[in-house]
Amino acid sequence: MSTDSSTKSRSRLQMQDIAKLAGVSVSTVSRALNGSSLVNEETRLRVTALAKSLNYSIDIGAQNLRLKKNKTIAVVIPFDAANPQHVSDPFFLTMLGHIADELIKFGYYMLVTRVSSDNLNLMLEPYESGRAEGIIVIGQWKHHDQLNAMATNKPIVVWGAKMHDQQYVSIGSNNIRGGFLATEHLIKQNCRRVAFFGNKNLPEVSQRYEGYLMAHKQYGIRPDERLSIPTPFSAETVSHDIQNLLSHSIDFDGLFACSDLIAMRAIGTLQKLDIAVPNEVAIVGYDDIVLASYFHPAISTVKQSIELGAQALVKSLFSLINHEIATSSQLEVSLVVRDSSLRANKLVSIA
Amino acid sequence: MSTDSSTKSRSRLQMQDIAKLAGVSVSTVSRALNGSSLVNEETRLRVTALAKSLNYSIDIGAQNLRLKKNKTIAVVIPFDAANPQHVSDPFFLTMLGHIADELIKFGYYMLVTRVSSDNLNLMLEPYESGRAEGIIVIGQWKHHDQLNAMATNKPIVVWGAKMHDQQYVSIGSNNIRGGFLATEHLIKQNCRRVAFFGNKNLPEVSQRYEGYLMAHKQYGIRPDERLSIPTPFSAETVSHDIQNLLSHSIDFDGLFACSDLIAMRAIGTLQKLDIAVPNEVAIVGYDDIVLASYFHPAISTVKQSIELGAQALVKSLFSLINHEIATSSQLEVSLVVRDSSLRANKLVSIA
DNA sequence: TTTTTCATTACAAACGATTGCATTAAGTGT
DNA sequence: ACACTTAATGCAATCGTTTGTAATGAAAAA
Repeated sequence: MSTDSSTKSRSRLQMQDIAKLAGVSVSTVSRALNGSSLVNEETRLRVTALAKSLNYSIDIGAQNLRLKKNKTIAVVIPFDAANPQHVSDPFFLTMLGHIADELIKFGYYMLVTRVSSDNLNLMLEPYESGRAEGIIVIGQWKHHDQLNAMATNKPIVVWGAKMHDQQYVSIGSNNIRGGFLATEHLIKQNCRRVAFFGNKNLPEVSQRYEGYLMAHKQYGIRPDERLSIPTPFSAETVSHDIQNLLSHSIDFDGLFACSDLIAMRAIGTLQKLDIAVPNEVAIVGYDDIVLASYFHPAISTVKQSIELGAQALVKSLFSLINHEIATSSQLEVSLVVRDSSLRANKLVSIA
Repeated sequence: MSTDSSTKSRSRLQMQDIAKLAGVSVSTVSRALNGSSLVNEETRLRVTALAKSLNYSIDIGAQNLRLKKNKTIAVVIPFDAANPQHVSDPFFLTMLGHIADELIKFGYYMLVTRVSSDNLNLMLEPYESGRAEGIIVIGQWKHHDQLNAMATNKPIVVWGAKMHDQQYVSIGSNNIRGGFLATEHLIKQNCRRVAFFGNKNLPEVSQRYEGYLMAHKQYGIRPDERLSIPTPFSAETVSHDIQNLLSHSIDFDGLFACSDLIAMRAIGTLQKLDIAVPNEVAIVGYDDIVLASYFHPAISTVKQSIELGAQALVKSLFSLINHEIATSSQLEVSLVVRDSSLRANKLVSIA
């Protein structure tokens, strides 16, 4: 019944309301809140105090629209359309956590999406629609070509292997060296038949295999191709894979697993079969996830610093966003030797 | 030099451009793109085709402003200010993944933040600023009172224990029953001195302890309070805690760990000390994270379905957003018996 | 006293979409 | 031929900010 037009109840407080109450215009409120020098100190104080007391909070959407910014980065985790399982890989999840930490450090928000690999360009949506300023892709999987096609000229960085014909910026670890270190270590532990568990269709794994071959070459050992098994990172097939090797009498005394998950499963399977780890089979994993050291025996593994990886991803992405050049990079890896590979009858020197 | 005003290069294509090219007004473009019946079929087709061919993508920010929606949910993970470590708990991380999956199913985006526990009300920011429609808090920790103060009348749901004086909506598992099941199982495995590893300051842990006591009572066993150790979920202190018990000759033949992480560490520590698991000490964990079954011995644990938890969180939150009533709920738990608690000299019946 | 200067403030036009309402032109009935 | 629907489109206001520019008034300079 009131003639006052202010009766219409709006959901949230806005500048207009603050302005009315403070007896100034919205522009003054805006300037006061942003600490502009154009507004009198005394009014500024009055307005900010009022805003605070009313628990006013600016509408980010409107602000973003006006400012053409949005302070958010989208992180996308592609999943396999054929086999749409949940993200459970501890490595990726940990990476996600570190990226979140890093972005927050810069006052950015992290938006998480998952896209099916058969519709990968959906991953651009948050960027195209202006919801995010840039995109981090965790895991290039087999999508190198699609990424190449999409990422040109867009603020996208991907975690994965560096490929030769790459158009996009990637951050990854030095997979070749990782594969080399792990294999060399096993050879030095007197292993002569080192099994390789990892799906070589994935660029990262393929590079680790390259390192595996290099180590063999360097120590004059001829690798048996039948020892290379396409086990997925997620490791479901490990038990089957091992039993398969055994039933075909393809024996092995070392095992280089391309993820700690694979290593864990392998240790479990071998122990169940009463095969001693490390003495009968020495094992090295990859990633150095937190749980690797909890395991019994503690898992020797190739450590890639997830934290540094996250930092590098974020840093490169910000460069791209600011139209600076950003180059792909490979983080150094190191071998963490624990119990799963330390054998009694170790070979001191072979070379 | 052109007199045409369209020369000014805008960053992105917008409706105006489509409109100009299609020779219609922006309103028509808008309606065409939204499939309004107010626009002629033929024009609609022409406009949508044009938009598609130009790879036009609507500006979500502007749309959200106008529509007062934003289709995003913020997930916040509080961290302890005193000890600001990275989120590494596999349980939380997995929960995060499942929540993402669930939100995506509804066409929502997930925004991830972390807030310091000493400034917990910062977690409201994404909601207050209109960036998110609602908030999911993973882990109530010791913040029950603060949550009570903040969450009233706001679309917030938290993962955690249900408390008696609770003003907010929470989803959690039935911790009392979980604690009971684990302890009962150990007692039935002939354990008489069951250690409890978990920080009872946390509501969830305190409830599990309640179940622990109930089981003791039911089977007429008097628990030794010295066996209750305030080990954090993250388990760093486990090794020290166990050695501490041993050095004080407080012996134990069972161990109920409030997280699988604790259980893993405990198994590792005991094995290093040549104490047999499960025969000398039987162990039950909590959570049933993926790696629990990978461990050797495989870990017996109280399973709380992370997936169902995520679904319940999302469902309740949507109810709140739609101003429907949402009630707190407790998910049922079940005991998953694996090797870490199955003893040779098991007691068949005690009651 | 009159003009300049300067510090504050308010006005109004963006930002890029949506939507109620007015407008137009064609079709219908008489 | 006329008034009357009706289908299709355009106009303009709106969402909640920011910011260039105009307006105001008091102090300083003339």
